[in-house]
Amino acid sequence: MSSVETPYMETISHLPSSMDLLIQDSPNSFTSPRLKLLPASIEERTMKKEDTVQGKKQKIKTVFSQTQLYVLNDRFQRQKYLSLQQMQELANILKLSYKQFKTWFQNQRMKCMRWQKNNYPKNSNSVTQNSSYKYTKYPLCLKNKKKIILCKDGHGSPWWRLS
DNA sequence: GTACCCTTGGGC
DNA sequence: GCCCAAGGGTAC
Repeated sequence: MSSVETPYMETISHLPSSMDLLIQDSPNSFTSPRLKLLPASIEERTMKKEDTVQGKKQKIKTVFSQTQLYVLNDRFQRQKYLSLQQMQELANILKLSYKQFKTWFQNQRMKCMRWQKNNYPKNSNSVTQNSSYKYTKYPLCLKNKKKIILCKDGHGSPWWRLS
């Protein structure tokens, strides 16, 4: 596999109408919806191994379905950070646990940051941060940890403050 | 609590 | 061997 691969392998030209309802909000500066397609045989498969192996706790590796990945990817393209409520709602819709949903977004952010670092090694600041303002509703990937504080305005809408 | 970051280990 | 979900540490 190439080291300069994009975070997403293949492009979907349009969205199924059933998905539109899930991803209609939060316009963003990122590109069109994309999806890493899985083989059909993997559809709707979630592997679980609860047992321990020789006293060691065995990890459970979830394999997300095509549908789940489609919605997750599309949502991530539009919005890198979701509020607690948004995560819980989408997790419910996708039949995922909140923890799985949150972990996927975290891993995706890391993937995005690594990709940006590889592709914009010199000008990463210009991509990840705009020093002219400190508040943004849709923060892009940031270089430094602990930069984002989730807040709410008077109407209960989530937004993010950069520390 | 969630964030970032690195590591671990399973699936392909 | 690569990808990536999940575990775990640390910071706030």
